[in-house]
Formats: sequence, C-alpha cells, structure tokens
Amino acid sequence: MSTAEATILLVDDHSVVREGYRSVLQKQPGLRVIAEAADGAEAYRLYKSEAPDLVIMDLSLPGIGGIEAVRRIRQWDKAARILVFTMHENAGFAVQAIRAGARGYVTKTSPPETLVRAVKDVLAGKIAISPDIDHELALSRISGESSAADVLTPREFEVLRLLLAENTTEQIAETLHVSPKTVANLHSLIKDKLGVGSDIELVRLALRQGLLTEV
Amino acid sequence: MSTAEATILLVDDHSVVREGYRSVLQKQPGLRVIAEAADGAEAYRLYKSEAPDLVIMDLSLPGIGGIEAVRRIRQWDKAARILVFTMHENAGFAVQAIRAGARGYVTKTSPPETLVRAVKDVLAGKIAISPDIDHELALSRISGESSAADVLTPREFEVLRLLLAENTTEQIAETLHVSPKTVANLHSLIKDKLGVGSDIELVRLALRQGLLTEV
DNA sequence: GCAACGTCGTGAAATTTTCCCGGCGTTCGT
DNA sequence: ACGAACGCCGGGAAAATTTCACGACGTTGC
Repeated sequence: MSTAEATILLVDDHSVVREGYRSVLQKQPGLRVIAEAADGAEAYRLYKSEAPDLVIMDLSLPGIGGIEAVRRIRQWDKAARILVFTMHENAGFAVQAIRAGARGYVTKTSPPETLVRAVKDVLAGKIAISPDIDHELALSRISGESSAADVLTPREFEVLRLLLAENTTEQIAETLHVSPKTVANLHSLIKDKLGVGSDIELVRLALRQGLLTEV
Repeated sequence: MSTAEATILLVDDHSVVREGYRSVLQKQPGLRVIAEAADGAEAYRLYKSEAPDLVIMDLSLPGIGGIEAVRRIRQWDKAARILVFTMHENAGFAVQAIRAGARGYVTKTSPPETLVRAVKDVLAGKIAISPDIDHELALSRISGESSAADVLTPREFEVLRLLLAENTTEQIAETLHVSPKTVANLHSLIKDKLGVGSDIELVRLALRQGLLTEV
C-alpha cells in the first residue's frame, strides 16, 4: 500500500453517488478504485476476491445492512480497513459502526476534502471521524447519553415497551392493573429520563436503540 | 433551450453526491450545470437569480424540505422544470412531488442512463418517472390501498414530514411561517385523517409506509 | 358565478401532561 | 435494628396541549 497505489472498493446502492466518490477520489494521486458493489453481500464477495486496501461503505444498503457487512468483512479479514460514509449524522450509528470494526465514520454532508482526508488517515492506520460526529459524540458524552434500558427501572421499561406497542394509556393501565394516572405519570417520567420532549422523539429513540423492531 | 445548452441547477445537501450528478451530466452534450444548492432556501434563491432550464432536486434537505422547495419555485415560475432525484423509493413521495409541481421523479438507485433520459424527457416537456416508481404506483393503483400521501393535502403532508423529523410545533410554525396554532390544528387533522389516535401510532404508520427512513 | 376545497387562524372546552406531594415496601450499609 | 435511598403507586392542581366549532380568504372546477 505504501509503495504502489492504494486500491479501493466502493459500496453504495446509488450508482450516481458512486460516481461522485470516484470523481473525488480520482483527483488524488495514489488512490485507485478497483471495484464497486451495490449491496452488502456483493461487497463481501468482492472484498474476498479483490482484496482492496480500503473499503468505502454506505450504511443504508439493501439486504444485509452496512453494519452487518462491516462485521462480516472484518470476520473474514481482521485487518480490513473500512471507512463508513453515510448520510446518518448520528453518533449512535457511528458507535455501532466502529464497534462492528469500521476504522472511520464520515457523513455525506462533509465536504469532499473531509472524505479524502479520512481515506488517507484510515490508510495510514488511524481512526477517522468527521467533525460533526465528533462533536455529537462529545455532546452525548457530556450530557450523559440516556441509553434507554440503562436509566429506566424495570417497571418504566415495561411501560415503554407497551407504549411502543401502540397501546393507549387506559389499555396499559388495565394490563398492569394500575391506575391510568400511574401510567401517565410513568410515561411522563420516561420521557424526562430519556431526555425527549415528545412521543415522536421517543419512538425514534427507541428505534435507534433497537427497542422497536417490527413495524 | 433547444439551440444552446440547457442550464441546470443541482440541489442536494451532500457535496460528494452533487459531484456524482455533475460527472454523469457532463458527459452529455448540451447540458451544463451552472449552479449548486445545499438546501431548499438556497435553491429558491439561485433559481430566481440564475433562471436555469432545469432543476435536479433531492427531497431530504435541511430546513424546508424538497417538496416545499418545489412548491415555492413553481409558485414563482409556473413554467419551472424540476426533476426530483431521491433515495425514496416510495410512490407516496412521488405523488406528492408531482402534485407540488415536479415534472419528474427518479430514484437514486436508478442507473445513470435513467437519470440522463429523465433529464432529456423533462427538458422536452414530458413527465419522467423511473420504472421502479412506475411499478409501485401501478401496484398501489391495483390494490386500491390509500396511503398517507393520498388522503393528505400537500400542506398536511409537509407538516407530517416535519413532525416526523423531530421538530416541535413551534419550530415547524417558524419554518413554515405560520402560527403554531395552525400547525397544531394540522397535526390533529392529520391524525384524524390517518385514523391514528396517538403520535406513537402516527410514527409507526409512517414507518410502514416508508415515509420515515433515517432513524 | 357558485360550490368545493385547501389553508390559516381564533376562541373555548376537553383532555392530557406535568409537577409536587405522600404512602408503602424493599434493599442496603452501618 | 435503623435510617436512607429507591422503586412503585396514585391523588390534586396547575399548565399545556388537543380537539372542536367556526369564519375568512384564495383557488379550482363546473
């Protein structure tokens, strides 16, 4: 990788977007795109056959998602260098991606220079995180990143689960044999503990943390 | 437009993705990208100052969404030609976009040729829809299912989108330049029209219909 | 021109959310 | 054994939100 060109595998389900990566990366000497994949399975296959020095991977992919693709590639090659490049400006996703084995996380809103820098950093063995995500991670670290199951008592967690299951306050009260007032109080307390202001945010938080799977 | 080059305004909040459009379109004779915008407001401003022959517009934009941007541009110039190019493979979005005044709807999973063809079709005055969305529209027509996009007015749909984007009533009111009371009224009306009793059900419905993608 | 509809907003009632409170039982460290 | 801390349950009242009824305005379509 140091003497010759660094080879790159692009993974994104949008062909025009891959064209964008290509266009940006081609301007950099020492980088060469040798393959492209439109989904996770194809990325895995191509990684094994082409052995690129770096993978640039989107997260929202058909079939197995990007995170799972990262995990599989890393399972096959512990030294694989994978840079996640995604639209999700979300610290939670970044944590998951890095834990799955990614060596970098850059958002698509970043300017091309940020992507190029991240590519070089990862090739040099560093971990690359784009500034916006760095910032968000710092914020969540400071404010204590309310991780649902963690800050909630068992009872609160149960109520949250039922709330997400589309039950009304009255139905939950009956299920739990308590007063609707208690459920309402818990509902309010849950939102407070999780630091969300509305039910909509609550559902989204639950989705992020995998509390709500089937839609 | 027929004799000289056709001028194009690109709207997408991801710079690398704009680079992709550019790269694909540059290969076509007779097309020239003259401006780029990263959000709806900037798109509106640039449309007025640059008067491009065609706008290629993403839907998920910061601030006012793509649909609203389409509406405003068309309000200013009834003859504006706008081609929506988005990741949302969802017939509901397509319906809303066309109703708002877009002349085409192409998904980002489409091959570059499809985008190029759509650009030429829209410039020639036709309505361009990518095959996958055509198919989905046909299916929904057959099964006769009423999606959120069908029963909601454009304005209601826009408010729904903003609600799902974790905005508060006040923020939405400010974004749309209306009274918070109006937003609250619409919020209530939306829940009524969609037959849901709570915000939690609302989010779940939106998820089922693919209106909510980024978590 | 008129009817129908979308949009925006007000006001008042109905409901929900939130906050503060106390009681009860359990756990835990001293 | 004892107090302190905490989880759990709910009442009461204030605060905020939701809902409903209603009217105004512009546009569209017949």
